[in-house]
Amino acid sequence: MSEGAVAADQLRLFIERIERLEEEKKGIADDVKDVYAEAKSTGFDTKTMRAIVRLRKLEAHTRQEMDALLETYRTALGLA
Amino acid sequence: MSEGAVAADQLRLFIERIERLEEEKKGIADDVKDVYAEAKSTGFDTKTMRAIVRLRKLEAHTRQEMDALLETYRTALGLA
Amino acid sequence: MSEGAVAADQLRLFIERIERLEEEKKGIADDVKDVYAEAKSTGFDTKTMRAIVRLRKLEAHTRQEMDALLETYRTALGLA
Amino acid sequence: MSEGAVAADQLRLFIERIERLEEEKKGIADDVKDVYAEAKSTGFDTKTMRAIVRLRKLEAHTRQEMDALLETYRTALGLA
DNA sequence: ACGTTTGCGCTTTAGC
DNA sequence: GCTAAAGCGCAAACGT
Repeated sequence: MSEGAVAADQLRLFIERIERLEEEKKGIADDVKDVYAEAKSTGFDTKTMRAIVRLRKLEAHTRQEMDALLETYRTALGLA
Repeated sequence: MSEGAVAADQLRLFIERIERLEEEKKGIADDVKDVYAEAKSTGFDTKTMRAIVRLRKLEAHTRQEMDALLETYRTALGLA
Repeated sequence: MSEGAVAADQLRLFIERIERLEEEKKGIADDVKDVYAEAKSTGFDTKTMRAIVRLRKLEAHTRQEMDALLETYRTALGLA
Repeated sequence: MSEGAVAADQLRLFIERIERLEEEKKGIADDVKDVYAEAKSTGFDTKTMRAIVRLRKLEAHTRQEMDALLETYRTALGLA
């Protein structure tokens, strides 16, 4: 088998792995949709729920930044 | 326990399910990144790879859309 | 006139240009709506029409993407 | 010419009108992009600009609702 | 490392 | 009122 063919096979495998992962990702996204739908049918307002999720993600992000900042301080001060 | 508290518990559970799924989704997205990185380190051009993935996805969508249109025609023409 | 005031004026002009364009865009969108309505009143099925428009757009994109991929290949292979 | 052919021609004309309008719409959207780009190169922060445009649109909407409310009052009170 | 550009996800809106 | 599609904003990825 030529080197080009080997490379082509490798490429194909990489592409297939990516496409497989993208499908999984879409599956998860659909699951999220389903949960929102279930919550809605239970009487919850999805718009509000999405706002909550967004806010909590933001807070988590803020928390991470605070931790990173503290870590920077520790390093700068030689506190391990 | 009051009804309000029950609703709050339900809401919390829904939110937690969603956040768990979102994390999984992010994990998959990171895996995709890793595959691209691995392919790049093997000598492949990621820009080309992304173009291939994009084209294949587009082709799949076009195919699906054609099928959907044919189905619409069938319905519109009363052909089953 | 202060520099701040000048900047404020510039900003206002940019904002107004954008808002004017956004209005035009909305006008066009309304025109599209009108055409669909006219077609519907002539007896055409708008669902089918929208499917056709969507498919044609998708095909155009696929075509463009194929060209772009070929160009990427050329560049990657140093074929000018 | 058969009736079917006439209908097909009409349909084609409708589709073409729609596609023409969609192109115009895209052109306007590109113009908006250009204005933001120009503003950015002048030193303005586009994210802030977009926030301003969004806010003004919201305010315009609120204003319209207020006017509508006043009109409702006028009518209800027989004040022409 | 920064700035630009493109892709992706979310929000909102329109149609049924 | 609900579902689906289009438009918008953001963020990651590429090139400089």
